[in-house]
Amino acid sequence: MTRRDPTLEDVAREAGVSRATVSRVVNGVRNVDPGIQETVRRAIERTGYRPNRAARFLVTHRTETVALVISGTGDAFAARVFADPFFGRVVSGALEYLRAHAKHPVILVAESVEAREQVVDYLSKGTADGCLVVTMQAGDPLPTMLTAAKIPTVLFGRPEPGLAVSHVDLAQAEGARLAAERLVARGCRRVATIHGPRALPAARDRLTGFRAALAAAGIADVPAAEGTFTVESGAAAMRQLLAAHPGLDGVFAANDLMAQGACQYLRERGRRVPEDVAVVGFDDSSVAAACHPPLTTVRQPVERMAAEMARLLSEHIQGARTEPAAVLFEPELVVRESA
Amino acid sequence: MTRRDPTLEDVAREAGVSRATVSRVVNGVRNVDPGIQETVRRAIERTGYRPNRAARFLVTHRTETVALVISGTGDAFAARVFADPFFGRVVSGALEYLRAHAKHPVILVAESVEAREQVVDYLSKGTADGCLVVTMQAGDPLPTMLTAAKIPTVLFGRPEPGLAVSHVDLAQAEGARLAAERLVARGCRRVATIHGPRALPAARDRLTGFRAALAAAGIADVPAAEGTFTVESGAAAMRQLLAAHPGLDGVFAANDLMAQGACQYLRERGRRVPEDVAVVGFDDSSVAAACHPPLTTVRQPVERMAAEMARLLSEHIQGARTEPAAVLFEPELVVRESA
DNA sequence: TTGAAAGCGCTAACAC
DNA sequence: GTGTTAGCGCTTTCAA
Repeated sequence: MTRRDPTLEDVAREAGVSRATVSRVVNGVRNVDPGIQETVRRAIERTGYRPNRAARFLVTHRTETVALVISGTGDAFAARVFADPFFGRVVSGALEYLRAHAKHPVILVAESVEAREQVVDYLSKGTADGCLVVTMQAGDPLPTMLTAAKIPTVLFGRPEPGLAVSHVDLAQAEGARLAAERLVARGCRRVATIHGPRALPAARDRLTGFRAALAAAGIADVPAAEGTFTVESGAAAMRQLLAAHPGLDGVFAANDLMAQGACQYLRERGRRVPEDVAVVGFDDSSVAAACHPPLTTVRQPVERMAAEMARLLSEHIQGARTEPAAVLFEPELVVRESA
Repeated sequence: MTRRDPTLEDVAREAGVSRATVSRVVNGVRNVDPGIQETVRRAIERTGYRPNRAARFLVTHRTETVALVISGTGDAFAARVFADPFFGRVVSGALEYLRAHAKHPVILVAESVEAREQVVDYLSKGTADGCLVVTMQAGDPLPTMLTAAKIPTVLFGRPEPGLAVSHVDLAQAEGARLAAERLVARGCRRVATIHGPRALPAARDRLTGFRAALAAAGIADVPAAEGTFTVESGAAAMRQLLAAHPGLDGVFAANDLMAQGACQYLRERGRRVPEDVAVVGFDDSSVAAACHPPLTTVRQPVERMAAEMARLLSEHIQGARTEPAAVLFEPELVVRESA
């Protein structure tokens, strides 16, 4: 019943040539007579031959596959990832680049400690040539594990201090400055911020960058509340902030989802956005435009960043680059209605 | 510099036994002296050996990997997928089952026609033992391509007529009936619905099921508008509906995202939910509870359904099941505030 | 330009 | 209970 899949051998027999010749045609090596090339191509067609990836890997040590690893832990991590449009942009950007460069993209989710081990194990031997990783967890050990296993890796966001690995990042402080200046320009003077988990470098940078920019504008005291990058946590942080500082007239949230939560809560409490309280988000993810009111936000060119990760990884895989590289992107203020 | 990875041979030499013995230990085959077993285990430890997946596949034709394919097309498909919590639940459910059964889960995105080809190609030869597919596109050719390529496949949702492939599904009409009855019980008499793309079986079933249930309650005329399962499309459909039927007092949206959009639009137009217009969603995805007001919705046990898909697939892979199977799940009404 | 043959790392008969 | 050996399907010298 399960007729064996056709192999190179079968195609060779069918075409009346040797395995080696068929292999050359399949891999587009020159030095093959155009006539024979045609014959072989037809034989491939007729037999429905497809190269066996495993057999090929065994000799080339190449899979032409790149893994995109999404790492983090906590309750319903997978579910949370799929509720954050940010990841969609990362995936889009990486996918587009990889497809255009004939690499197979696969997405791996490392949602627990064991899952992380499994992912490393999986990647260690013949599954992908390298991986792109984006982690949502502070102090995530995955990048270290990956480099220890000598798996070519590129990170979204800078690594923990002490770990040398290629990555792309956004000029976070610069983005926070853009937000601060917008708020100040609008006339806000009683400004607060909803920041992400302090252990995350990006979150920390946005917080300190925001405060620094405000200090430069003469606003020294900036209340802050921590969220977890979800809509609910944004609303909760807004509640805290508003309770402690009812006179607030401006808020900077470290991502759009939290900004959305903040807007929701503000409106519930009868505050108009932006008339009473101006709100600036971060990312310019798909929710930003769909939000009520549409969010003024700091745009992060996520798709381009993801594509750059893939490009960097390709260089590492090809051996064209041996030293870790860091590529920094510039943020941009997108003005809509919330501030 | 790149010292060759240790192989079975290396471990064997280190342990002073044959390759076969090491292989037995690695694969947990009985008939190995406990003492030797220990020796080998230590040798593995010392050498840092990890089985080469490709080499193993070449002889066993097993990868212990299962692919979860998310298929669909259209603008920014990847981005849309990652904005719909529904997929997060599918992924969660599948991941949990697969991890528990020592299968490696990988996610593949088939976001375009070529991507679909690539995915089939990728799966055809030595990447995964089978795949779970969830498609958001009417008439998606992927399931047919997959079965034609003899790749063990299980679908989320019933296949196109004429295609025999294992799948899990929800009793859609039953779910729609639950929604209809809730609306009627609340006293709604001028009821409309926002349905999904008609070409999708699930969307069709919800629409006809809803109308049938309403007809049974004496409501024969049910205006309908089509959406695409996104928040924006839900708002747009609501606008149409409200323009044509200002007296509406109840709406059933075929998923929570569209229900959310509908609520947003209704509130913009000054309609209170549920006092003026009651709204029922579908899925009970994470947005349902976070919505304003929290959504009354028809719960689909997505995680359990995804786990069942994985179980079914395992049976197919093991050869324990040769005929396609269909497993039907029952929906459940979750009452919150919107209706 | 083409073919023969070695070998990638592993499992599974089969023999001992 | 353990070792020997024959491939799995492919690429890649090396000769011709």
